[in-house]
Parts: sequence; structure tokens; C-alpha cells
Amino acid sequence: MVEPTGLEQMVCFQLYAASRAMTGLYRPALDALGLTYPQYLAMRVLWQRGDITVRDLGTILDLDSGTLSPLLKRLETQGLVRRERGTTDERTVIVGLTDRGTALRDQAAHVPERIACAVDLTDDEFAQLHHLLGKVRASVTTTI
Amino acid sequence: MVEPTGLEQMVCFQLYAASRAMTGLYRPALDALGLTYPQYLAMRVLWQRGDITVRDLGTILDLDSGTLSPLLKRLETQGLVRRERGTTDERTVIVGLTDRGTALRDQAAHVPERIACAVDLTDDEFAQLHHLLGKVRASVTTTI
DNA sequence: CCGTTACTAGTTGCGCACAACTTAATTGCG
DNA sequence: CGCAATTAAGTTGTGCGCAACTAGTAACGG
Repeated sequence: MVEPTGLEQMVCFQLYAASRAMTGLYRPALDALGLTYPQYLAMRVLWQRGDITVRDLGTILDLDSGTLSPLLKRLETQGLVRRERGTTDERTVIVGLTDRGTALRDQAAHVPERIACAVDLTDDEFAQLHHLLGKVRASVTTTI
Repeated sequence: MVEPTGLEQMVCFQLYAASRAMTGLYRPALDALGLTYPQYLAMRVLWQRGDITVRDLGTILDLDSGTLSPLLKRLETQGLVRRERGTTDERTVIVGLTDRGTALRDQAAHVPERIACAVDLTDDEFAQLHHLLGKVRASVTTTI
């Protein structure tokens, strides 16, 4: 689809570097909440959707139990999350918010605007980028 | 620059997910070479530029010595790279390719095309994505 | 009903990332 | 020159990501 020497390599590296730069941008705001970026993503899903199995959380975040189990254990240790076995299917574990976890939502409310201000893209460019990243993810994941 | 509730969050997550998906796409090809993706990036810089200090390598890859030192040590253990103190400035360490490291370039030559074929973007879209990621990186890093 | 197969979480091990710190060398300023 | 400030690389500690594996549960086919 493209000459193989430079461009697509550059795109992949740009992706890798831009992703790390963006999570670095979140770091100060999230440090104040005591969260890492992946923990923040998990909390966002919980704030939006409430109780959820580890499996479904993994599907949404594109992470497996090898990553999520210890991450959720740390959130549980912080008192933000509780975990309990599913009743109908005892293989599953259902993750839910504690009161402290629910309360954190308000403190985290200001985070996205702090980020948006720092990234110098127009609405159109945001939408374009979103579209292109979606295409990349779709084509890469279907390639498996 | 944008309503703070959804879009920019999605973009950041898309970036995070797309980056991991892309490195996952490299994995089979790089496994065959015995390299991880960050190791492959370091080798690419060495193939292009020859001897380089750890500092300059870090500037190019946007990584610090905390990441590079152990990574380069592993490449050295594999016999792909040698490290020696700079003569004029003994604080620096100059990284260079061994014969085995140089030879690996030919085996790695086919990697980029394998990736490009799997990502379903036109040349224009690749260029757009490259441009937008560059803007993100630039605005994020200058924000520091 | 029973055994095989599939599925869900969790664990282990390794290699990043990154913050914080250490060591050693250089630079700069009085 | 002499010493403080700066710089380069390395070390330590924590938290991902992901492969490979384990334990326990559910589903299914005969």
C-alpha cells in the first residue's frame, strides 16, 4: 500500500511517541488523584457503565487479565473498587465502584479540559485523527 | 479548543490502543529476529546513523537512560551492539554496531513491508496521520 | 450422568517507561 | 586555580503489557 522504507515506520514510531507524550500530559493531573493512566481509563469505564466483569472491561480497554488483575487489585487496595464473584457464573468477577471510587469522579471531572487545552488541534483535526486511529485499530486487529 | 467531555479523551485512548495494536503487529516479525519493538527502533537508528551516544539516541527515541541503559545492555548481551566510553568526554557512552548487529539489518529489511500491507490506509491517509501525530507531539512536548 | 472441551481470572516472568536517586566527569564563574 | 553547578549514564523501585501457564467453573456431546 505504500513504499516500505520510511513512512509507515515513521507512523508507527510517531504513534508510539505520541501515545507516551499524551499519557505524560495526563500524569500531573492524575498524580493528584493517585491514579495512573490505565487506572484512570478503568475508572472512566466504571463511572460510565457501573458494575462490569473483568472480561468486559478487558474487551473495552483491549487489555487481558494479566494486566487487569493486578491493576484492579491496586484500585481495590486504594479503596476505589470492590471485586466479587458473579453469582450466576462463578468464573466471572464483577468489578464495581465503592463510595470513594464514585466520589473520585467529581475530582476527576476537570481532567479532560486540562488536556484538551494543551493539545493544539482544531475540532476538525481531532475528528480526523480519531477517524484515522480507528481505521488503524480496525485494520490491525482484523489482521489477526 | 474542544468540548472537554468525550472527544479528546477518546483520541488519547485511541492513541494508546492504536500504538499497542501496531507494536503487536510488529511482534511476530521481530520475534523472528529476537528483538522487541523498542530494541528494533534503537537498531534502526544505529543502522541509519552509526555510532551514537546514549544521550543522542535518547533524544531521537524520546527515551531516558533509565529505559535505554538496560535495553542497550540486553542488545550488548545478544552481541548486536558494543558500548564504550567516549574519549573526549568520559561521561558519554558511545553505542555502535557489531558485525552481528550490522548483519541483522538485511534480515530486518523485509519487516516494514509486512507491516505496511497489514495497515489498511492510503498514502494520503498515512501522510495525514503522520502530520497530525507530529502536531500532537509538538504541542504536547512544548507544553512542558 | 460423565468426561471432554471451552472459558474466566489469576499468577509468573520479562521487558519496557518513568520517577528519583547515585556516581563520575565536565563546565563555568569567581 | 578551586569549587559550585551542570551534565551523562547507570541503578532502583513501581506499574504496566503481554506471553505462557494454572485453577476453577461452565457447557456440551455421547
